Amino acid sequence: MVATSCFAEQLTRHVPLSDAEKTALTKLEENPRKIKRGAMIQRANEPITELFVLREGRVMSFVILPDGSRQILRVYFPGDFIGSASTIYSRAPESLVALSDAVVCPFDKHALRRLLEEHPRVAALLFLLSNAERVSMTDRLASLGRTSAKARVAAFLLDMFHRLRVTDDNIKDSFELKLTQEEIGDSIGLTSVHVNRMIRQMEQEGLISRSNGRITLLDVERLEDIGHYTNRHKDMDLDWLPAS
Amino acid sequence: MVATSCFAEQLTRHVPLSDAEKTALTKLEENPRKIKRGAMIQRANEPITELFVLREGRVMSFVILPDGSRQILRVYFPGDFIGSASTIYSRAPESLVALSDAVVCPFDKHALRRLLEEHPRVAALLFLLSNAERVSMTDRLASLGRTSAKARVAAFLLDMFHRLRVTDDNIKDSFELKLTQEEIGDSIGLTSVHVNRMIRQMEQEGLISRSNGRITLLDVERLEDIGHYTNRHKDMDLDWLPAS
DNA sequence: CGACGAATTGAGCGGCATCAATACTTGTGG
DNA sequence: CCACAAGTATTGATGCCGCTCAATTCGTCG
Repeated sequence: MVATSCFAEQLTRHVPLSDAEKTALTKLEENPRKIKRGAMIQRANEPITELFVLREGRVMSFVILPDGSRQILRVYFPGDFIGSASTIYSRAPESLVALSDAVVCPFDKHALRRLLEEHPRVAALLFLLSNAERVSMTDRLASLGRTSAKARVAAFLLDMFHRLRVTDDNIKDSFELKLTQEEIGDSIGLTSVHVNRMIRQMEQEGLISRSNGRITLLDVERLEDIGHYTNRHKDMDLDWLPAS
Repeated sequence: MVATSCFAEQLTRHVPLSDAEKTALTKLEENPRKIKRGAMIQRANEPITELFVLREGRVMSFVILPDGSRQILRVYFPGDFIGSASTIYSRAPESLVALSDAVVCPFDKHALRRLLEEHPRVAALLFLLSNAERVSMTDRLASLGRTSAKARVAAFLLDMFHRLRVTDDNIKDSFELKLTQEEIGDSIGLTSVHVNRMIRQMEQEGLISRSNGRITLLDVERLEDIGHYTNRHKDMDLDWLPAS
């Protein structure tokens, strides 16, 4: 097999794709670009016409508020479709920075247009995945709006854990977070100091353990309880989609 | 003109539609259903296969956490497309309740499938609008995660204001919120008590004024500053979409 | 007029922020 | 391979924003 499309691979986890569709998706990834850890891929408020497929590494999207504080909006993993905001806005609503060395595949939004025109079923699928991301956002909204610091940390860890598991079957109960405590805090609306206290507390309570950057979830059930977490990946149902 | 489609009308604000497309969209609204204020349209965790177009009134989506607290996820206005989560999940991730007497047009997700198959351009458009809603969610995420109570109230009022203005040209500087202070609080992660204090304070500072349920924004510019609000409606750009 | 939900106001408290100091880790150049 | 620098983690002390509890007042609808 030649250069598989990372993105097609992601999509086929949900719905089988035709060869033509796979080929079209692979075309989006014709221009891989290596990105150094910490490098900015897109800067908020600057004009944009590009979208990305993330092939390797991790990327985050965030905004900086006028007082200098940062809200991390989402952490992206390989196979994710990044920067879909540029489909509607002429200026980037959010910044994109690589959390680790990464490989992204940029493509012009006109390439997306062609894809949508020629492969309506892919268009429908993108619509659905966009909805899934929206639901994921609402979960975080409820977490930030209505739960305690400890609950947010628990929910955040579980979210990362389950999202990583979707593409990586090796993960059993531990994973590399690759985020500083400050970054965790900026994701869930806390200071790094308080994130530290919460993590430390959860460690003492035997909920998690750490070594190097690796986090092990020792009691997923109790964590889900503390974080009011619901795993949405389970009851996805895309069978009603147009057949290929 | 016969029964215009509320939804088609909303879409044409962004991109011109062909007659065939309009007709197809109108079909989604063939079964209007009247809903009483406070009535539940969809209950979280129950099986769903229906989506809705909101034709009249206001509807909110929300979740209830195990401790009984509520997070309101979004307030919907006429012309909005509701319940798109049911395109991916077999069980509703969120509840839907009418905030006022309302008219919704339910349709089966298989009707949506047919629409997506037969009108790929509409599929693309739905994808884009879903992205817009996602961006709107990220704005609220930053608001909840990183701003003060006062800032959240300001941002919330501005958001309602600008969204209402999209469809109602009569609105100049005042509007009917039709939400209790408790509901505002549940939207932005505050208690009704504190929402009251903030509103009251903003009133004293001459930022807003109230009479009955009507809110008047006296100093939009300063409100935008306080709320760190950015009006996204301005720089939408959908011109690159497939031509009809 | 009575009743119930919503708004308003006060008192007191607690969770998380802020500020600050110290340890640890990692990468870099000599 | 060591030494330093810079970033990250950890811990303590203190303070404030927004929550909780509670008591009126206001508004609206039957």
